[in-house]
Amino acid sequence: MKLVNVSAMTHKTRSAIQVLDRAVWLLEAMAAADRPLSLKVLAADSALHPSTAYRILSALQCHDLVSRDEEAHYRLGPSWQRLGRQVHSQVDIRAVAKPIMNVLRDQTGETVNLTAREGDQVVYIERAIPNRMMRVEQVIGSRAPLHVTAVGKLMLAESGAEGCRAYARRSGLPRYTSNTLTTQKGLWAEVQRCAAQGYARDDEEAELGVCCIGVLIRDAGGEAVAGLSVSAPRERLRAEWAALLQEAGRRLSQQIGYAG
Amino acid sequence: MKLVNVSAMTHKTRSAIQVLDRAVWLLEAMAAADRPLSLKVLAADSALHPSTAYRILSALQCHDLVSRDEEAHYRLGPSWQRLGRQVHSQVDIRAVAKPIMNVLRDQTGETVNLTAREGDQVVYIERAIPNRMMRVEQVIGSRAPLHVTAVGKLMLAESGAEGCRAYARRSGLPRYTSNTLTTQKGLWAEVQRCAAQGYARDDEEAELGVCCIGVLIRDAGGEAVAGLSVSAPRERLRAEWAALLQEAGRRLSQQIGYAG
DNA sequence: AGAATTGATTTCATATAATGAAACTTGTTA
DNA sequence: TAACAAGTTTCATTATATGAAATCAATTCT
Repeated sequence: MKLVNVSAMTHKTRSAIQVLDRAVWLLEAMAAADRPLSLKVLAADSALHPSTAYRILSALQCHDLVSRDEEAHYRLGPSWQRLGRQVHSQVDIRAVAKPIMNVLRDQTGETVNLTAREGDQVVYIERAIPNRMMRVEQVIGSRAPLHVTAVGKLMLAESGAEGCRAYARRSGLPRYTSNTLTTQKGLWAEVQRCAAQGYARDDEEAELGVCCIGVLIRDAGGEAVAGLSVSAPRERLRAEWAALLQEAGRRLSQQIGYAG
Repeated sequence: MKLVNVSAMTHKTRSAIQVLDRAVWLLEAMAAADRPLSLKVLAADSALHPSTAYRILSALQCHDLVSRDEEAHYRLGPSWQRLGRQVHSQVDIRAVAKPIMNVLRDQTGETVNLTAREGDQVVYIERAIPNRMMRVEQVIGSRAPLHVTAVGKLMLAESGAEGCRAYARRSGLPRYTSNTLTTQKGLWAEVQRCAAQGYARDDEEAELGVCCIGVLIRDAGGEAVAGLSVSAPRERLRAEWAALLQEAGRRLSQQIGYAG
């Protein structure tokens, strides 16, 4: 048995189990194409012997991971639907977000936070901290009211005018700094503005000297499941970061299944 | 090396490639559970040696088919999202529908059709025909106007009052039998009624003596991509079949990714 | 604190199970 | 009708996945 030239497939991920690698190559090849592919093409694309490709594809077919139409063209099978739906509720946003957050931290040099809404608060569930003397730092697990955080304001936009009004009534919109929005009307106006522009800023609304830019993360159902934000001392915050954040947020949303 | 007792795993699908089977068992085990599972549990559930399970899971992890949280608990990975989205546009409704249609034909003893909208017509794309002397039969590829078929009426409901009105204007609602709906207003009323009850009937509206019950098939995006229907001579059509059809339609929609 | 238990990982000799070549089928082209 | 092309099956060969056992890490118990 001759080993396939390794240099020819350096771009493909390799693990400890050959067949699995090869099976994945075939699956990836099918996913990359937007139409069913013949055995020949599939084998060539994956640098596999047709015989081998055939055996693997047949095995995958047994498990509905691939299906074949009458002309023996292969496509991804229904199992991907079935299992994919399971994943949805299971993906660990924190794990997926971590690398993206690290990049963002290195680009900005500031603290990056991942938050989730919990009742009338946002909870800090993950963070990436820069190596600097002065930095903004939140403890994982700590909370903050919705109306004084960038992500919180975007979350309020999600619950609509009615939800926002209800929140204002329940919480009483307590003042944290001179910049805190404390009127139901003013809050809703700001919240709508944030939602429209796709990101929110918190200008010393929670703590004097601390600013923040945040975006929402959406799951496959379009639901806002988390928020991603950069926090920095006022003088260091750059408006340009909004674009970086929006891009990062988009990527993260996609990775957890958001289509739009 | 001792082979695992075969009788103990007869319920699991087996193919020509052992590792692939085992990998799928592990994936299924993870999908079946609604929370991340430990290696031990996963190995036990799949009747695999922990060592083997570990190696396979590690390999799958390389390809993002599984991910592990910090406590070494395994869950399905982000690749399922990514590839699952690809599938969506690729599933071959005809192939998935065929077995369901066969069951339906056997339950009713009548012809079952799968149709798709194409412009202002429905096209017959697949069928299951009973073995009887007299039966309703459509040629695959043949067409019929929307307003004289059960599925067509449901499709019209999808395009809304405006779309329905536009269709009426374009087509002129030609009369096929004395039962054909030929007024824009009457059609829209019927169409709404059908949509509301979840299925439609065609009572000799296309051809005297021929009746039909139809439902819609939806894809992952909730879009109506096809119709499923039973056609029979008037005296043989049973109203109870509506429930059968609705159930079958639901199953088919789910299989091609519809969540609701 | 130290021992003992449990589970996750790594190592390694072994033989199973995946492999590629070649033969065989089937359907299409010249 | 023959030559061809693509898919499928067979089969001898050995590379490859395997399970036992050893190691490592983290808890729990005494």
